[in-house]
Amino acid sequence: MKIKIAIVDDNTFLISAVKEKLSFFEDFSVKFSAMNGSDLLTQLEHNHNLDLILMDIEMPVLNGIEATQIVKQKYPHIKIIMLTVFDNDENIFNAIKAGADGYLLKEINAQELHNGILETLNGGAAMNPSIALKTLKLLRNPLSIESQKDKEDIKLTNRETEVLEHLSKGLNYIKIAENLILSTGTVRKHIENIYKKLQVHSKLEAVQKAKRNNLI
Amino acid sequence: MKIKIAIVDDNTFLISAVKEKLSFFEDFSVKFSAMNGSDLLTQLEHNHNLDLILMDIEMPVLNGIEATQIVKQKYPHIKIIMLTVFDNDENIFNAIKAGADGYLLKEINAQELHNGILETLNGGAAMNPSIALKTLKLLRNPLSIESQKDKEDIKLTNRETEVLEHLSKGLNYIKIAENLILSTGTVRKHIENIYKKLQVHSKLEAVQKAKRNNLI
DNA sequence: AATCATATACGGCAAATGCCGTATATCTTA
DNA sequence: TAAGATATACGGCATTTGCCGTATATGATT
Repeated sequence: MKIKIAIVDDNTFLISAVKEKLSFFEDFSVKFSAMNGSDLLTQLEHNHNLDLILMDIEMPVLNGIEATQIVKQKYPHIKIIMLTVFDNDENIFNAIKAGADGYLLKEINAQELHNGILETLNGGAAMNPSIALKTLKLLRNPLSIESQKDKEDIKLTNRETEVLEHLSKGLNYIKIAENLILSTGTVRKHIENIYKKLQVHSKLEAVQKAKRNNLI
Repeated sequence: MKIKIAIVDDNTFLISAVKEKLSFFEDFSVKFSAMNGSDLLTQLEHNHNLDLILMDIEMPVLNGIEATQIVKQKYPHIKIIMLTVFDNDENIFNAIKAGADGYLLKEINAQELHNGILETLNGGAAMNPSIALKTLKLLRNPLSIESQKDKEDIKLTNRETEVLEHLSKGLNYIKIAENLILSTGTVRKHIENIYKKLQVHSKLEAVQKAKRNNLI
């Protein structure tokens, strides 16, 4: 028995791309596709004999998060994997709350998509490592789960993030420099830049703002 | 430059098994192993030039969760992947809270362990799908996060608590003194006493410890 | 090839911080 | 009532921190 899959995306080109990826595997059968959440619900009315849905988030009429919530409510047996280009905290958290069983990015290759689907049907959750890390951070910082809306889009470099993590442990310049094998001067410069980006003026404020914005 | 790894497990047979798995890959170098968390900390004192630690949980003297918390505190640059046979919610959640960057099961094969390590060093989180699912569930049910353990019994005076609350907002001595209508000297003395009770040495540490102990 | 972002490093200075005293008034509690 | 805890206040000092420069090397982007 083949695994029955549906694809929901408002971009027909991307639907084709996903179908293409799935076509490599004989154990999959794409039953149908939908242009948005509402369209999906209509089709499910007729036929909900389905194993799994690959769901985009940004869609007109009824978005992927809302659709997921409704589908999970009505047809809990259908697994849902979010398949989207966006990996911002808000989407991830809302998708999980809505009941998604996995969260993958569209850039995924065919083999990994295949694995993710099988793992999900096998009682696991599909997510790539960067998404996994975000869920861990969300778990660590209940604060970051709160008001997601007014979050600014702050971009730190890798090095800055590393330094910030050390800061958050209460380490001073010297210890941070030791751990990262840097001069204290460089560490202090990084911190200076971090302050500017976060618009703060002390270690404490930096750490708090970073946590609220899920940077660490 | 090879990736520098340490293995922590109280079962020497299992250490050998992991080494065996890692030996297939030339980009890895197992720097040392430790029998428990305490042993690990001692060895890190001498050499913390390390990229990643594979950490068991159930160990005598100092278990993997506690060890993770301490290592992450002192050497935040070192990634830690829990590698254990148990995947109960309690362990997973505590490991994440302690700062683990991944959670894998010992039954993992060599190739997947290799991938997980690389993904983790690359800024992702390593976890197998069943663990991933559990983290999703933990995220969905904030209540399940409640169960707390033995917190120390730290007693602050009302005034100290007030000062601590101000501290936690990122205010400096002068602002706190203004708000509480005190001299800065007094505020500083209160903070001194707070530090002694909490056994910390900076504003940041004080706020973090206070939060962990529900003091503010 | 040129520009931009990033990572690295050094120096200086004023302010803030952490830690050590001491001291007094008040309030609890044994 | 006497002892202990608490809140208040002041002075000093070494270190850390926050902020301002400048500068070079590298890698990415255009």
